[in-house]
This record gives sequence, C-alpha cells and structure tokens, in this order.
Amino acid sequence: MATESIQRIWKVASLIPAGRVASYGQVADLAGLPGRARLTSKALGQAPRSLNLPWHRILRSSGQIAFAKGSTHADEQQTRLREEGITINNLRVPMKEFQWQPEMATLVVELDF
DNA sequence: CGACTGACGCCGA
DNA sequence: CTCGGCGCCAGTC
Repeated sequence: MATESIQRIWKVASLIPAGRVASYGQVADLAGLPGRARLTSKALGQAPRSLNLPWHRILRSSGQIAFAKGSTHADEQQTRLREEGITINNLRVPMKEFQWQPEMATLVVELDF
C-alpha cells in the first residue's frame, strides 16, 4: 500500500506539463518533502501504470536521465522527451530551457496549500 | 536490531 | 568536467 508521501509525489508528478521537465528533488520539494529526492525515485518506481504518470519528464537536477546509458528505459525516456519537443544531448536536457516552473496559482489549486 | 540499497543532490578537490 | 564523500530515508534482508 502506498504511503501518504508517495501519493503526494504522484500528484505533483501528474502536474508536469508536456514539453517541460522537473528534477527528482524538485518534485519532492513541491510535494512538501524537502531533501527527499530518493523518495521520488522510489515513488515513481512503484507507481501503477494505470496512473499514466509522466515519469519520463523527471530527471536528475543536472538534467541527466537517471537510467544507465544504453538501457531500454533510458532509450524510451529519451524518445518520449524528443517527441514532446525537448532537446537532448548525450542523455542530458538543458534544464535552463526546459525546467518546469509551476505557477503559484496552479499549486494552490492542485495541491492543498 | 544493524547493514545495505537505490530512477538523488550538493559541495569540495 | 570527473570523483569522492556525505546526507537523505523507506524498504529489504
């Protein structure tokens, strides 16, 4: 059974719009869990496919894809991001251009702040 | 109960 | 830019 924290992470992840990306740490922060980037990775790993979460839009703070180069996961993530118009060089996305910057209003409405 | 393990992050060398 | 080292914490063994 998923914990409260895990579900908050799923909620935040579902808000990331196509064409934009976020880091594990950023998602944790927005979910009210500062410093818990690793929990974000864990949450995504155990999220049911039925939730249809945009897991591919979540990267390391450096913009690097978290999966090992050459793995099927890394390839699929790269493909999906490109399909959304995101640029990727050597498994790295230029965060300066594509990082998600949520509006306060979005957070207030979607999360329970 | 302690040790180990991550789809991580930050800082210093 | 690369490496190490340390902090983080819920699971698993």
